[in-house]
Amino acid sequence: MQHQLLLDGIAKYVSLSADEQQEIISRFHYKKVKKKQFLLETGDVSNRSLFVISGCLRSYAVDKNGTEHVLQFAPTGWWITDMRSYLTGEPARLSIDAIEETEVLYVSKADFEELNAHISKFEHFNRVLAQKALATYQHRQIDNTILAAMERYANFCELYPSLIRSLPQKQVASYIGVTPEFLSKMLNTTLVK
Amino acid sequence: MQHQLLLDGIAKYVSLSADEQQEIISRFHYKKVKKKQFLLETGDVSNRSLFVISGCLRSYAVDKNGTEHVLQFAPTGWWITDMRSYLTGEPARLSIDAIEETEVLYVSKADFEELNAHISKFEHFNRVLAQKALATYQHRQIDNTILAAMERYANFCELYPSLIRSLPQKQVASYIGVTPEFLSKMLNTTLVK
DNA sequence: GCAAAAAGTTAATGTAGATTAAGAGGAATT
DNA sequence: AATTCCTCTTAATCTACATTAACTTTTTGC
Repeated sequence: MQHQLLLDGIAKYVSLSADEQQEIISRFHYKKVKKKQFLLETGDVSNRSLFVISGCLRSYAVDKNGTEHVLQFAPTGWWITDMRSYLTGEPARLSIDAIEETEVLYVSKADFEELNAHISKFEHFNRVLAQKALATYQHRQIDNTILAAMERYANFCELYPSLIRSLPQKQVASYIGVTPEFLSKMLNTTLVK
Repeated sequence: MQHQLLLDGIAKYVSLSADEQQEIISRFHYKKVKKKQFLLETGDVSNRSLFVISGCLRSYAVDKNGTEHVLQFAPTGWWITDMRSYLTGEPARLSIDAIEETEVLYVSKADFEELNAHISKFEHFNRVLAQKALATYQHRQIDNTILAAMERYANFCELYPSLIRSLPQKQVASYIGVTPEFLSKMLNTTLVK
């Protein structure tokens, strides 16, 4: 079932009745996108929150030179959105596209708010999820100011062992905040062959 | 009243009954700390979430050279904690201390969870607050990889006009991620006198 | 199965910001 | 009122990483 992974994810934090599960499922919509296809483009309003059921998405911003900088990867079981745009209705600064063929479930903001209002366990889940994500960003911020590029790379490998294998190196470079040239040099200079 | 500012902050998002207000207040404790006094030290478990009612706190981490890196300032009306340690019970990576004499309200994690379980409006408030904070960290992450130091400084001035006046310049330098020497040079070279 | 595009490599050169050091003005503690 | 500490400044030197460019290898689309 398309919605099973979503329900499983929620079930790790709260136990929903069959009715509640049904109500939640009814608000989520399925979409399949091909590699490189966009789910959000800079300047548009992010009116969806996305949950990945297969494949992998990324969010990124573009600097004044046109270089892309990856904020987040979202493999199976992850959530992704431009949170500011989603909350405020401002145009998004991030773009979200597919790294490979990907299946997602999405909720509109209106439906998401209604679910939170109707099902307190769902709101509890989202509160905890947002706090966990917040903790992650707090520590990533610290890591980025304190650690050198090689240590950030090591962190990435530890945190996303599956992605290291499947992702082009230049995407990893973009996430950890260095150029692909520098990452290549770093890996081929540092490691013993 | 000591708790008024807290209730006002919550009231911007949800309207609580007098009973609910009372229940919330009963779980928050008052504490006054002097300049440089700690509210959390690296290695301890962050078992409190802090709300500032006067003065200003900061959270920071220390690198291998002993240099402090500020993650967040919390002036009047702001929340601050080491979210990961608070959620998981792991030892904190952040320290929190007072930049000036400061009054805070704090809740233990157990009380915070009980309040969320009893008062659904409180949990709604916290869900929204966590999502807003998340949006802020997402964009700060992007800013830090895309913008040069001068632009990050300009952002800071816009975002915290009150702090710019009251904070020692080296604290601002630490927040935007440069050395005090470099910030000084940058400001005195760039500006027309 | 082939052409074209994308990804990875190597190396020379460039630069934003760090480090070190030393001095000057301010503010806090006695 | 003096002492101590903290903050800010200036300047020389240093370094992690960026940029540019040219080349090779791998992947993708038709």
